Amino acid sequence: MYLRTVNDSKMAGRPKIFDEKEVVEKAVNVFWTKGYETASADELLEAMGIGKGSFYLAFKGGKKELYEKSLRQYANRFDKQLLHDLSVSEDPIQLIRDFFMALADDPKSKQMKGCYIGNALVQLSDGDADTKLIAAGLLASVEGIFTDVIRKAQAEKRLKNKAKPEVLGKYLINLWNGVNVTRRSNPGYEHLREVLEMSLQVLS
Amino acid sequence: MYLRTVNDSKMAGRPKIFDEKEVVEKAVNVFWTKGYETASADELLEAMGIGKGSFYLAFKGGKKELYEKSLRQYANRFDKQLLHDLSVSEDPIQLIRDFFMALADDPKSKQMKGCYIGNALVQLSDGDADTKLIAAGLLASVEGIFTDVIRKAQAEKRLKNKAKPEVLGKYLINLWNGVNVTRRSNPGYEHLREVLEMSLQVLS
DNA sequence: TCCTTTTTGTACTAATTGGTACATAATAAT
DNA sequence: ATTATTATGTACCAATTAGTACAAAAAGGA
Repeated sequence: MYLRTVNDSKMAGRPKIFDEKEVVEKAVNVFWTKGYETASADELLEAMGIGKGSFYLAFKGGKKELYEKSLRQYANRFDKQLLHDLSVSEDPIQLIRDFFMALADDPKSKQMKGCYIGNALVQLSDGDADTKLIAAGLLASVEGIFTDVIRKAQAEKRLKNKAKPEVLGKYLINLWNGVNVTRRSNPGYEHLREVLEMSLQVLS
Repeated sequence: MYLRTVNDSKMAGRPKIFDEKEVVEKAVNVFWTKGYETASADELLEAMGIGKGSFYLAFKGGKKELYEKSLRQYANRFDKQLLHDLSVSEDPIQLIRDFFMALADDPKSKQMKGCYIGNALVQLSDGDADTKLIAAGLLASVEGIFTDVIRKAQAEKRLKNKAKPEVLGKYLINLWNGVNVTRRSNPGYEHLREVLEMSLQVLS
């Protein structure tokens, strides 16, 4: 026995007018710009293009379930993209350097929004400890990817720095978190690039 | 002509039963643990120990004015303390190092709360752009203190690193922002100390 | 066609939100 | 004592919140 989550053509009953992944993606946009608490259910439904009936049938957990699914969906897409880029890269360490340096080139609108997952950590109150834990796990996943790249590069002597890969991985996630807060206060600040270059000295 | 904001003994009328700075300080605690949106007016008044009548008379701008005042009051106290500690220190650079390393020793409860000012940057939605700007300014003030210390230490040859003081100042604020997010996801993580040591290598 | 199943849209609700109105209390000045 | 002034506590309110109830719609299968 398994749960049918989508409306395949052989299923009886009125057909769904929306694709779950697609509407979750639209919810990401609302949550990202407005924050979890500030994004109202009406606003989300409006953006998702569905009514309350459909929504509360598909997302029994309401707003919270939608948010958690949006976190996971966003992070999974992010991880997959990063892993793919790394897999086809000649120089994974350089790719990570470029990845961070690109933060300085983002448009102001993106600079103001921060990291979708990191925002959850800071915006959720103690009452949503479980959701916070999910976000923490998703960030840890990215950290793990960094750590693996570093461990491999050290083994291949492509990275001089001999610090523990776990520490370097956490250092990078910490840098990520920092930049995504710092950018908000002064988007496009000219010194950001130099700060990033200084911070990435450890990757050599 | 000037505005009288406090109830000095020569003023007519019923005397205030509270001190504004004190109740703002209590509001800081609520905002810090619950976040701006999630902290309800009732909850704040309860913690402040005053009724609605008194509150909306003293804080005409309501919850928002209270929050902005709490940000400024917190930051001013922080700045004063830091400047004082620096003024009596034999080795200001070492003081900054200790300041950051102390982040790893905070109790779990404090680790989870983040930076009071940084939280504002991440928690406020676009509708509160003005308040966000205030928070950005307060962080910039701390950054300025760091920058001055670094500039002076370089001039006195007590700091080998010859990078621009402005860049190092922003580097440190960025480190601060990062740690205050990272800690939330894994308070007391054993690698945090090593990450801090790695990050503070630039201060030598 | 008629029954079953699933989705949809709308009307509704109970609770909470930040904020206001206003009568009363407590003080200083006259 | 009376008046002017300021602060307080309480009752109230309009708007918004997330969420529910339910009848109608749209499909497949018999």
